[in-house]
Amino acid sequence: MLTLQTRSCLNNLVSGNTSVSFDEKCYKLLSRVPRGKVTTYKELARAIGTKAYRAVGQAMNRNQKLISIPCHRVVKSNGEIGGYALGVDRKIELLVNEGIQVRLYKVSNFPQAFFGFD
DNA sequence: GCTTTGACACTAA
DNA sequence: CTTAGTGCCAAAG
Repeated sequence: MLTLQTRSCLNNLVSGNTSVSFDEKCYKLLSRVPRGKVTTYKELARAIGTKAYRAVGQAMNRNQKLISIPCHRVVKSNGEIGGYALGVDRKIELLVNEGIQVRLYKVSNFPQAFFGFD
């Protein structure tokens, strides 16, 4: 059985391209976001060098099943919570659990909690 | 290959 | 503050 993760690796091998898939770039960056901090779909896209904000979200959705990446630390650029494969309520629970302030489906201390890739 | 699908972003009203 | 419309672009179908 092939996971989505191994699939993209195999694709790279077969096609001979050493480039990392879009998804992997997302996970790689996201792994740098520490507990108690959040980043955004936009920021991830920017760091990768694209404007595919929406594709970033889809990348999260595809792999959270298989990869232990803090997908819950990715929120919207305006501080709203955004989505989560296991339900937004669960996402909020995880965020609050690491000290992030959430009120009415928004990160209230967003500027302070924001983690950028620079 | 072309079309659809989104865990988004941004502007205008 | 909300709603509607438009733009984005990688992956999946």
